[in-house]
Amino acid sequence: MGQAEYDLLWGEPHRNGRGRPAALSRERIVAEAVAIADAEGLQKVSMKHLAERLGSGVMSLYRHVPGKDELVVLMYDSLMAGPLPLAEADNWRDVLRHWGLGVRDLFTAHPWALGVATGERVMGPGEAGWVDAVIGRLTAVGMPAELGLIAVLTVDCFALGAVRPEIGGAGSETEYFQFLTDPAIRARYPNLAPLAEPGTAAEGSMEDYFDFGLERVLDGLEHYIESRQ
Amino acid sequence: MGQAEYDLLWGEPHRNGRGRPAALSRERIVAEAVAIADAEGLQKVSMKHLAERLGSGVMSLYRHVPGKDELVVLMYDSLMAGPLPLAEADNWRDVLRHWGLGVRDLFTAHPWALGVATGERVMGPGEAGWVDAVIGRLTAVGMPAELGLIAVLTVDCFALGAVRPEIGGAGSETEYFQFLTDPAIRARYPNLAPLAEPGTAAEGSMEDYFDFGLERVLDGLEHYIESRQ
DNA sequence: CGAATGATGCGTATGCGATACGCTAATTAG
DNA sequence: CTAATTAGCGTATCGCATACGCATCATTCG
Repeated sequence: MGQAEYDLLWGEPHRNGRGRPAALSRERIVAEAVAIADAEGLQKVSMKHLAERLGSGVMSLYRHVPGKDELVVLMYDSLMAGPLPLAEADNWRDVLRHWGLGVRDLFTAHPWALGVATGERVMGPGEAGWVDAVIGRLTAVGMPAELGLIAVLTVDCFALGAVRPEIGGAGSETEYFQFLTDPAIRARYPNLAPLAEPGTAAEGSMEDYFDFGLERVLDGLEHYIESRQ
Repeated sequence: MGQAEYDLLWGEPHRNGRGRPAALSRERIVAEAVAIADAEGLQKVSMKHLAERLGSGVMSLYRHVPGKDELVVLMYDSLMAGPLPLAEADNWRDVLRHWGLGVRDLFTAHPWALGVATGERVMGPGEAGWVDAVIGRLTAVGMPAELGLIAVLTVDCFALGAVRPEIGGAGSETEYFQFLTDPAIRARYPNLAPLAEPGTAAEGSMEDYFDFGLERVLDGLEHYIESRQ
């Protein structure tokens, strides 16, 4: 599986001129699958449904994609091949903040991708290009080169973990703390209870805790860089 | 689905004495499912396989669990009902560090749970108890009460996002950067290339970047708390 | 004590999703 | 024209979740 996935993402396509021309293409298949996942959820991306959308037979898809699992990997990497959230700023802090918010926006627009990102996978060309580009920008505006990767990863990890409640549907903030609406249950969690009382709201209310956490991460990186000198 | 999941996690079981006594129990089913997932992966947790392990018929399981999806939710919450990674320390920084490392260890021991954590879900009693307990400890050792939740969430989010490469198998660090072994491809990513050259290793090497990132997050929180006063 | 009650155990049937196999169709090289 | 080569896809199979209904078995009531 590991090697197969690797070849899939990084291997070269081959054609020698001869043979029936392809009506389908890997790109069209992946793009349509992403469209379905965005609109109806990853669960609704079945080979059958996908083939219907593309106006082809189910088994035709297998001429362009090894299987369902691999398709999902390709879908994920195709997202990363899109536009980069690279700020024009002249300092690394703004670049990283813009990056972190860009990651949040990407996963908010494509909620299904979060499960892929946190699953087992190898890095594909799209994602590699993404990460490489930020690191380049960061070093260009003064971040020490040895710190680029680790800084990006730290921000990425936070963003990845923190984006879930930003996504609508079950799992979003409101439903997540649904149990606090029951007074009897609320009493069992004295430290969580204040969340249900509007006046006593916790600092940096849930609404913008992504931004709060991101600033803390940036603070931490800044503190580290300063202390190194 | 939202309401059903909620009732499942927070609703009271009911029995009125009459009727055939149950040979199976929700607890046994969930525990066995967790054992399978730990040993063979979540993918191998099928109702059939699970029933065989329990020595019962497949459909018997449905008397105790509404369905497969709900079973997974219960499996996840059962993890959180286990022992808490609460440090005995007398300062919030040590408590939060211990907490973050505990989260990492939990997901390393139960890799399948990461996908559940980042998926859509509502908070169950186990997880609520977890979070409530840390917040209590944090305020006990001096962290301002309004900051407890947001601090825990920030650390949690980082830990959740950063734990993936700590888990073995595909997706772990080595295979993740597999493409860098090809010189031709490496040339396309100048900023990532140093990763493949042993001598020029990036600072805070990949091995311990979880710890590195965690310290940065703690730094950031500390800086914030100091600046508030 | 025997039958009604209410809950459980579970075999069978259904339907869906992924995909192996093999045949047919469409091009081009020689 | 013929062989080589590659794409499209119908059919069959297999695994999985689960709806339905019946048999089973303590408890409780008449």
